[in-house]
Amino acid sequence: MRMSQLYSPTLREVPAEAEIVSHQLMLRAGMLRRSAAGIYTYLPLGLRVIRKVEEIIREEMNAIDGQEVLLPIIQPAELWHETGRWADYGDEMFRLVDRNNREFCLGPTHEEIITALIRSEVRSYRQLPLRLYQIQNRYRDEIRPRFGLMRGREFIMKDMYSFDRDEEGLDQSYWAAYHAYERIFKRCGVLARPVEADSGAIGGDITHEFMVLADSGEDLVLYCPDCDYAANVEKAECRPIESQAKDSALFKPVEEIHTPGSSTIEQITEFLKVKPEDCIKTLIYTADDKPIAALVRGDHTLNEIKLQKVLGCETLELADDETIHKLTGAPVGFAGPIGLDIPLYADYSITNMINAVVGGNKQDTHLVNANLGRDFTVTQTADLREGEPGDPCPRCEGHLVGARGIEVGQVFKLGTKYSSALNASFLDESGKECPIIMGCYGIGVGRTVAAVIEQNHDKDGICWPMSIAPYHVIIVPVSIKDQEQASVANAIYNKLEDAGVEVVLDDRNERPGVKFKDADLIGFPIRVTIGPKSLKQGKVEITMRRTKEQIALPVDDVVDHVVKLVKS
RNA sequence: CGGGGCGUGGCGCAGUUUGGCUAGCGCGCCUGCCUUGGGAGCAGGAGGCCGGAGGUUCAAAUCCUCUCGCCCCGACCA
Repeated sequence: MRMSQLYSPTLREVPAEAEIVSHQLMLRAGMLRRSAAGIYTYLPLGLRVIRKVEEIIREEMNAIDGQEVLLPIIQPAELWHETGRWADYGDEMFRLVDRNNREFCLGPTHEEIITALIRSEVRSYRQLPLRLYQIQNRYRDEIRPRFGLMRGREFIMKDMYSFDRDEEGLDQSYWAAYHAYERIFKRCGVLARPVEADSGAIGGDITHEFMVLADSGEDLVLYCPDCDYAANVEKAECRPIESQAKDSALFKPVEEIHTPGSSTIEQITEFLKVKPEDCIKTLIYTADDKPIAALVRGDHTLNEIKLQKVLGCETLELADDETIHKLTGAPVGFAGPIGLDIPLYADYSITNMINAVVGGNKQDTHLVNANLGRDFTVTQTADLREGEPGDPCPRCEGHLVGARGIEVGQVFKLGTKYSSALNASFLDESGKECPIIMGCYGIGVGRTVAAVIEQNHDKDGICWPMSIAPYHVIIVPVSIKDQEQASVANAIYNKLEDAGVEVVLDDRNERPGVKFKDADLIGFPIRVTIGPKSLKQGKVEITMRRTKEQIALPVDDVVDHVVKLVKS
């Protein structure tokens, strides 16, 4: 490809719309343009990278016996009604009607459609296991699209679905996908760490997310430097605290304190000159329409996912002001466990607290010296708080470290959630009808590209890994008007093309600085510079984008050397 | 959806508070000359109904009303 012909409009300045570096660089390098919020056009360079990532994914999916299919973007409402997700998905689903008023959606995911396909075709255990995957556009009307390809409303995703006859089969499928993912991200040149996660709305029990550690990541990951434990904060376990025999001699009498206007932990610690870890936060929730209270230490954050699991409820939300007032007799901010007549769920960390500060269930009132056992009891003690950096590792003696992560992939064991709802079953050897056991495995293709850039860039632009670079090499003649430079450049260009190297010749009549800047910005891993300085000695220069390492080689040796670099 | 902010040539911005504009600047773009090892220089030029619709006024980018779009902060997810 000749640079003069390549449609890759580079920008000198950073467009105002872009916040994070991957987004900025994709716009500046002429890979991407926005069409609407969260909806993008891929320009030639951007598309080439996307296609390369897809190809790596394809190879690894095929290697674990995945078979590629292409499921429809437009999906009929009926299927979604069968699983109940037509209602559950809410505003996040793009919905449309056809001329006959039939309802459809733009697929946000494809569990329904693939299970429907399978149920009519798979009847016997002989047809299992089966692993099908696709690489397809996905549509989610995100509340807040942002960060370019990181969180779009239209995005490309690879998803694989596995169908097995039993748990062992699912286990094999799951770990096959898990290990394939490790290979995929490694080949893409990005460090992705598998972490334990919550399965959220998709359902199922075991799940791992693949996180690319980057400051721009939207998730918080906790991991242990001493063992291989790593988890999303939403999942990270906190160790139970052994209940110690407390010396009741230390218990001081409960005392009521007037705390006007101090309704937050911050205000109370300020007002009473106590530490947050000496306070107990009492949070009133409505769980399946019934009120409950959750107690966590003042310096901790409640993890609603954990609470919901402990309660086993369908819905969980903070109670509204009116409900709180009715239950506690006080406005929001003064709830406490003493005398509160609803089920109380306490985090482990509450167990050994002595002489704690709690809300007084009365306006502008707190109680000090509250003690579990003496002054109040709880319905259940459990792991309810959000883990944080510095916590003891739940698996070893180490301590957790926090980092931000970009979720580029996730693997789920779905079990029979969809196969039961959609009646996808098979007959086993004994003729018994059994639901198919499913798993699903997603990779955000565009997000992976963005993550690669987040991890591979410098002040001048992108430093593509060879495996997914839009082109391997750019040839830059310092002056294309110089006959000798032009003919050497052309000769090398033709030979590299013949050798199967993906190469761009910068044939523009620009000053060298412009060409170097563009080459760095776009991020070609290898630059071949043809200029008068070296050419006098019959040499040209090869510069590695990432390391800036430069060598001069005789013109005749260049092609072989570059081919070697590309293949390595 | 709540909170904050922004819409002015392709990109980045000024001008809006205090109406007076024939709308300006840098980059990019076009022509020519010149230059060619890290975003050159000179000269000439093209390109904008100031997001849209109403209104106020002798006069609106500027004031008022209504809309649409976009960005950022929170709750969702690959």
